[in-house]
Amino acid sequence: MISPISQQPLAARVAEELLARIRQGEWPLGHKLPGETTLAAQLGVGRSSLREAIRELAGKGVLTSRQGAGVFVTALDVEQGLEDVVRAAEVTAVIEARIAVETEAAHLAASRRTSADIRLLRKTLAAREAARGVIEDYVDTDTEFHRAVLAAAHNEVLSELFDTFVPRIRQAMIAMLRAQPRPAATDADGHGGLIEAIVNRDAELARTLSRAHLTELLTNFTAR
Amino acid sequence: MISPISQQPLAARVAEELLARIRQGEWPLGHKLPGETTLAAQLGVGRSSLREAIRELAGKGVLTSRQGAGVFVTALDVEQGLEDVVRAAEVTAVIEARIAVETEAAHLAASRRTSADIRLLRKTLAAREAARGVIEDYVDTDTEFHRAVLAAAHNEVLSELFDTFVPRIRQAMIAMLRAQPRPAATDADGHGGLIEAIVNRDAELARTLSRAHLTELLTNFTAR
DNA sequence: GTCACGCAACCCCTCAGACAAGTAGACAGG
DNA sequence: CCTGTCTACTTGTCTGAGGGGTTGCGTGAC
Repeated sequence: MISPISQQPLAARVAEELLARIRQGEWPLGHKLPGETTLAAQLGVGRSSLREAIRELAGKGVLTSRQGAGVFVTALDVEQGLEDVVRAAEVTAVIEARIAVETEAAHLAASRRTSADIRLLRKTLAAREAARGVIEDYVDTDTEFHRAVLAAAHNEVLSELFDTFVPRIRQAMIAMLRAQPRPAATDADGHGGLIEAIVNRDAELARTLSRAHLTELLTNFTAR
Repeated sequence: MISPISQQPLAARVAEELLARIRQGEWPLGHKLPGETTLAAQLGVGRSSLREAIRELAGKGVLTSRQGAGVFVTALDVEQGLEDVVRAAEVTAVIEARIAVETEAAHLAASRRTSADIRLLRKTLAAREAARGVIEDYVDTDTEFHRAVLAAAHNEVLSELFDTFVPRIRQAMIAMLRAQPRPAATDADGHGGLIEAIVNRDAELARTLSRAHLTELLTNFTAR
C-alpha cells in the first residue's frame, strides 16, 4: 500500500514502489505485471496515477507496455549513470577525478598534439585572459582552455569524462571565486607553461604542470 | 500537430514531439512549458496522453513538473551516457582512460587505505593467484583486485568510472590472453609491490607501479 | 490425433469531466 | 518598504466510458 501522506506526487511514489518490488524480485525480468485495474486497486490509487508511474519507469527503460498484452519488466534496475553519481558526489571527489583525467590527458596531448590543437590552445588561453573581469566568463573560458587540452589528447573517452565533470564543478568554482576573488596571477603562467610543454612534446612536464595547477584548485576547496 | 497514424502509442509520439521541440529550442533550459490544457489542445491530444508523455520525459530527466507552478525543462537532451561512448570507443582509448583513473586511485589509496582495505587487497590478490588456470576466472579475479584498489581510494566517482570501463575491456582481455597466453610471471610481483606501496603509504611508488603495470597491458594491445 | 480458424476474455490506449491541492502574482493595509 | 491575504492559474488525482489490439481456448475440419 502507498502511504497516504503526500510529500511528493502520488505517481512518483507509485513508481518508486513498483521499482522496489521489481528489485525485490516480485516480478522477474520479462514477466508481466498485473492488469492496470487490478494493480491500481491493490495499490489503492487511481488508474491514471498508476499509468503515469508506469510511463515514468518506461522512460527509464524498466518497463515496456504493449497494448492488448500487458506491461512487462525489461530491466531489473535503472542504470544509475555516471551523471547521477557525479551530481551527488562531493565537489572534492569530482575534482580528484578531474585531476586523474586531465593530468593523463596533458601527458597524451604532449605526444599527440597537432598544429591545429596548438592554435586552439593559444586561442582559448587568450580568451581566458580577456575574460578576467567577469567571474562566470572567466570560469567558462578557463573551461574551454582545459577542454582544448583534452581535445589535443585525442581520446574521446577522456573528453567525455571531462564534459561530465564540468557542470558539477562550474557552480562550485563560481561560488568560490565570488566569495574569495583570488588574484591568480600565477595562474596564467601555469597555463602558458602547460602550452609550451605540450608544444615541446615534453609529456612529463605537461603532466606535472597540469597536476600542480589542479591540485592548487583542489586545495582551495579543501581549505574551507 | 501529432501525426494521426497510429504506429506507436500516442503518448510516446507526443513525448518525441516535445523532445524535438525542446532540442529545437522552443522552450529553453529552465523555461516553463505552456499549461497542460493549452498544450494538449495545441497538440490535438487529450490531457491524459500529454501528461503521460510528460511523465515519460520526466523519467528521462528532461522535464520536471511542480504542482501549481508548471512543467519546466531541466535538461536539453537525454544523456546518451558514458556507456555508449565507451562501447563505441577503441579498446586502447578505454585503457588509456583506465590508466588515468587507476594510477590516480593508487596514489589516493596509499594515503587513505584502512586496514579493511588492506585485507581486501590481499584477499583478492590471493584469489587472482588461485585462478591462474582458467582465463576468464583469471581476468575476473584480476578485475576484483583492481576494484579493491579503487575502493581503497575512497572516491566514488573514480570507482564508478572503473566499473564503466571494465565490461568493455574484459572481452578484449580474454580474447588477447586466449590468443597469446603470456606467462605473466612478473605480473604477480607487480601487484604484490603495489599492495606493499599502499600499505607503506608510499603514494608516489603506488602510482608508478600502477602505471607500469597498466602501460604494459596497453602495449599488448597496441603491439598487434 | 492434428491443425487451422474464430471468438471471447482480457488488456492497454485515449478521451472527457470534475474536484482537490499547490503556486505565484496582484493588491490592500500596516 | 514590508507583509499578509486573495485570486487566477497550474498540476495532481479519480472516475467512467469506449476503441482497438493480443492471447488463448474451444471448435470443427482433415
